[in-house]
Amino acid sequence: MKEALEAVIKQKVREIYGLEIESFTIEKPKDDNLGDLATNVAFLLSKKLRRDPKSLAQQMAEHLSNEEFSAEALGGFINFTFSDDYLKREFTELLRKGEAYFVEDMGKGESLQVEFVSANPTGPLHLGHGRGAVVGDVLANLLKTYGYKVVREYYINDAGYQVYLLGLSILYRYKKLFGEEDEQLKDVYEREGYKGKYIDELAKDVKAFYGSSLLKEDRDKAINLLKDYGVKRLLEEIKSTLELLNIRFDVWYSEKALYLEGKVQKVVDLLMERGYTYEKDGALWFKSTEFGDDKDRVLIRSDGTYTYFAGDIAYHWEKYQRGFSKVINIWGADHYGYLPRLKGALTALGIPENWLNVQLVQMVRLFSEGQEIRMSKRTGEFITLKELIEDVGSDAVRFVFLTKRSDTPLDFDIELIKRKTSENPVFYVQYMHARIMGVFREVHTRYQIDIDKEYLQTFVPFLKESQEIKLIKRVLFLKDNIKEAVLRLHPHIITYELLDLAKDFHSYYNHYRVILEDRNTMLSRIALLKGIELSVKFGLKLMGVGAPDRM
RNA sequence: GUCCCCGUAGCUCAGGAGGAUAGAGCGCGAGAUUCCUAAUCUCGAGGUCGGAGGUUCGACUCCUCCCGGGGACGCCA
Repeated sequence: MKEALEAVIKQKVREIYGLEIESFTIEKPKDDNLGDLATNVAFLLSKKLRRDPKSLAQQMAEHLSNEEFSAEALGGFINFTFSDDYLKREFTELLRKGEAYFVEDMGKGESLQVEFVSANPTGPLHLGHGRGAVVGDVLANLLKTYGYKVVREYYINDAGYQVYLLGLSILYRYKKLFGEEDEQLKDVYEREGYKGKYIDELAKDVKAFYGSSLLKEDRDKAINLLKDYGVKRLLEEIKSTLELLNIRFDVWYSEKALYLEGKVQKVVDLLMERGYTYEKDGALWFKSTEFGDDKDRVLIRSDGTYTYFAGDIAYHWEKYQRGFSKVINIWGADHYGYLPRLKGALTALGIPENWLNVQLVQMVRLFSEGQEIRMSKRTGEFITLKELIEDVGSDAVRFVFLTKRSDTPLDFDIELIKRKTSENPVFYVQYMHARIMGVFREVHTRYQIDIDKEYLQTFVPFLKESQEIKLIKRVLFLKDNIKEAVLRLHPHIITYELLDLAKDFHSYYNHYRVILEDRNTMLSRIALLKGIELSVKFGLKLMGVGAPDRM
């Protein structure tokens, strides 16, 4: 809706004032009564032309009205109101095209990667991972639907100290099962080891499989073996949890493989050749301060091993080689401080500044009956993502994770989300769909009318109540709003739109009956419901949330 | 200590490239069901947009300082 208007305004400015204007806004007026859209173009012109904005708005408004909308100047604003005929024509078009009405080829086949979750395979996923998973998945859905080629990728940190600690922790607990206290491992285990219940379970499985044979094994060998075993098992666990949310990845990329293929060494060499490294204290450093970081960062430790950072540079260099025109990383907000050094390294490698787009996802706090449930990684006491999904269901988890901007903290109240009332936003939206489907079923049993889009189109002109026109607008504007969600990478915009639509729908539903004696009115209302229904279904599909036929 | 983010109704938050009387949900108060799902709806009370300056025709939005909350500052990942 906005795009067409924008073009008309530009054209008129050109015709009347002989000026090119770019940066004016078109947005919803504060008050619905003022119109459907408004522009501030007159204010901007008044600066350029040194004329009073009011009279400019007045003058432009006279030239702007056409059969699709009327333009009216108020103060310096120009307000546009779409004609009912135009809205009904568009709505008919929506019924004709179905979901395709909302879709546009914004990406033109541009190739993108969304890398998300990428949690270390050293424990089960927790709530924060879940939020990143949902946000990443929906962004990928959105981009894919709007014409981008999208690869969903999970980077597996299966190399380095963290997974070494995993192997060590399993070994330590395994020995405990035989009543053996390994004094040499104890210290590290106490300080840095993983202590969740799942470690004990893994240790038990190891015992069942290997018996006591690992007790005599060389420590390093055993740790290595258990590390690989643990990583494999935990990745399975992670995959199955993501599966519960209906999230699947195209690529699972192994950090370890980067090392085995010599890619880390290669990229470090590259940085060295370009003069961005130096040696100090026996370690090799990257000059990240040259790129705005607070301090330089180690690539190769004094013991000769690579840092996580070195591997990550290699990974992103690899992504770049694969030809993605842009890469979107979904990160926990605690990684924020890591960004400057990575961006710095990519710049050093000659990768364009905006190639890497990082979306930060803030933490999730869990509540029950208004009481916060504290989570502690240290003691291993926390509610896992899997437990939460099993408790409240995938739809609820996904929806709630999308109710706020992802870069602000989110409170998740388990009890509230299980409640079947309007307090619960998931049900509020899903109930709209169920109600509409209920009407369709009823119409079918009473009159044997099939809800056929082609047939219904002809009844759109009979819609006349102001609430009906309002609903039509909501549905038509959904397209602009989803496009904005794509452009800004803000999936929560869709959530808010669906909630607003649900509010208007439930209100309408309570005031007007659909099934009536007057056939034309009835069929026009069914047409309206059909348009709403396919919009809701489309919105929920993008969110990965189900649209139930009955509740 | 340095850097970053946040501060909008009792609570949880939308909004923001400056624009017209600041929005929603929950909670609170009062009401609605002979009728397509009351898992709903209607009405009401509730705000110096953390504070003080500044820029501007115009500031919740931009700038500076202050106050309050959170986070990041490893040869961890």
